[in-house]
Amino acid sequence: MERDQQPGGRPGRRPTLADVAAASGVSRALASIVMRGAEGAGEATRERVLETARQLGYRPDSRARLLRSSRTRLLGITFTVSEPFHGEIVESIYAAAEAAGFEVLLSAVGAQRPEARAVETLLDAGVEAALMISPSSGPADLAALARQVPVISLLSAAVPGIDAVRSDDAAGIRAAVQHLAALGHRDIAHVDGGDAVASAERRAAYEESMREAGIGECIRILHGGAHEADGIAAAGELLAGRRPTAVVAFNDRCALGILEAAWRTGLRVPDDLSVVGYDDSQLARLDHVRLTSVSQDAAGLAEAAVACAAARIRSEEPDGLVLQPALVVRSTTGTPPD
Amino acid sequence: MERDQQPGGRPGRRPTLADVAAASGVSRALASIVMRGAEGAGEATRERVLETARQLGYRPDSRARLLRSSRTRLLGITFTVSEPFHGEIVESIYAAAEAAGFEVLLSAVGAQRPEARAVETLLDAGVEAALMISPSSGPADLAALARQVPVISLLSAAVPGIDAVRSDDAAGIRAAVQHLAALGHRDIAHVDGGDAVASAERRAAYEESMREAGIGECIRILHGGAHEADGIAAAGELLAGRRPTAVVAFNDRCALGILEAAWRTGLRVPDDLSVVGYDDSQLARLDHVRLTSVSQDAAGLAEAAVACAAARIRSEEPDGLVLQPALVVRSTTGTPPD
DNA sequence: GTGAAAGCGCTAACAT
DNA sequence: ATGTTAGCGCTTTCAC
Repeated sequence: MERDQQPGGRPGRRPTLADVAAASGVSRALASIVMRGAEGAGEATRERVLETARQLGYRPDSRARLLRSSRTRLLGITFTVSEPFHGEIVESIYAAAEAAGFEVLLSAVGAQRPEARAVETLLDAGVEAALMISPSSGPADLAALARQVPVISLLSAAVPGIDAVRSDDAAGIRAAVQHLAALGHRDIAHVDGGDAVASAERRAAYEESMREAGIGECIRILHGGAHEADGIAAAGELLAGRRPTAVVAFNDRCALGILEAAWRTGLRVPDDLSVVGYDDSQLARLDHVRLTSVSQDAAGLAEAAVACAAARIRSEEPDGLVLQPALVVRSTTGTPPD
Repeated sequence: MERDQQPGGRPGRRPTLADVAAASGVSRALASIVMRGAEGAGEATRERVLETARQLGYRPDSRARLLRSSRTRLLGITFTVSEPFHGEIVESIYAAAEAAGFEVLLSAVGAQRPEARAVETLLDAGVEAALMISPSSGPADLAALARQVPVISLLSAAVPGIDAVRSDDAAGIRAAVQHLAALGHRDIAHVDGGDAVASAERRAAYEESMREAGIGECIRILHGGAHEADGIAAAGELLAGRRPTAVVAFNDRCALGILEAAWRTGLRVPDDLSVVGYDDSQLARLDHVRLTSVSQDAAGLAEAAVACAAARIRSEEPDGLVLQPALVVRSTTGTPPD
């Protein structure tokens, strides 16, 4: 299979569109039409060109394509490389973008690499929109950015002028409480997120859904936080004295802390205590954890974000920016003791 | 700060090098020289051009630059988005690449997106080398790829014709055993990785370092695996009957399974049992785990990989492809009981 | 249906 | 030290 040197081709170089055109006896323009599947080429020609392209091992040069075409069909993503959930969304964005006819350009944010830099890279590469997962830039910076290109933020609260795709936190908490109530729980406590951003909203949703379930008098909120240690600390107070039969935690890491504390205390989960997390992270799915958790639906968020970007690029108004989370029931919830 | 319309500039468009050149009264070529810091421009001119560029908000268009220059100074990375350790390496690669004067292009591999596709994207974008983190492609595919561009694999065993940057597994295991032996442990068991790739090498290293430490008669190997469940299963056997005082696990997830089992059994770690993991993953660093683990030194691997790529691009032979891992001592190891 | 010509924004020889 | 001249590989009118 020696084909490093096609007839007329220059040695050692990647074949170009011109090579394909020459080899199949058409003009570059026509070859271009065929390669990108545009209309304006006869069936016979199309087949012939495609066949030579294949034989030559031709692949379009994305740099040249991007440079020339006004529509780059390129979607830029900023994400934090150390956030597992960002990874899930990124993966789903690839699928959604492909379906919508877009290419994806990734730009990681990290300790070494501020978000501003990550975004600049995307802009310089000619993306038509920037999807920013949990953007850390301030509203002013985002607004400035949004003047250059449509910006869609994921997982963050709305900022004026920026489309925000996120999931309905209140609905997620409600689903958790309703699930527990349906199992027969009445003593359902909430370990909140402390100072974390979404904490207040989730706390309010907990109170409201407890009342909706007719067990408003059982409301019990403990100060928690976003990490395992917070869950462990809260569990100390929670498991001493009158113990609830179920806990809704601020997030999975907090829930994991509660689980750890419960296990060490000798409590059986879910027989003695049911625990629900939030995020449906990798942690929740670990074989030995199998935590019931509220899933933010990475695929749904990704699709909505891509659809939103596509709409903005077409200068249309997007919609469907708020996704409904779903409760994923695993092994940490069951009927209450007795 | 209205500067959407600079004099002579076209409305709503990003300023180009031509705009900068015109506005500062020099030729495009000279402006180009200044912008990329090449030599051949007077100090005064340089300042003036730079100043107008700043005023205009000019940023070079990377597509055009990439297209034109033979040296794209672009490094392509394939990584798996769901692997936390890959993320760490990616972050370090950014830093290393910048120091070496390279840009980084990320291409994610996932369930939706096979590695072959991820690599093609990189090639089409004109990368000068491909760094593949834990490549999943077969030797034949890798070899074919390596004929087009230098390929450096990270974290994987060497393949003929491909440079492999990895860490010295045997040394890592040895460090773990020596650490435990130094603490006074003699009964050090090993829960291996089952069928996992690196399992055999680590198992052999365990045996050898046990003998080196003069406790060859205490060698005890249990069948494990790469996941929590494997650790839990192995722990069942391990903790019944004559219990070792310490365990070296195949990796962090396996170690976590052992920890869980120990906690549930009521054992105190490290008072009753010391546990060492491998990978120094996020899991190991969780507040409530604080697992002593062998760190693969993401930064070192990243630097070595970038240096290797740079060498290959210059048609030189790389070296320093095998990194020494380091033991990170946390809270799961201590002196043996009694 | 097909081809000729004109660039996209930039860099790199080659003049001056 | 500065400017001129060609393109990189591709897409996109616009003729035929």
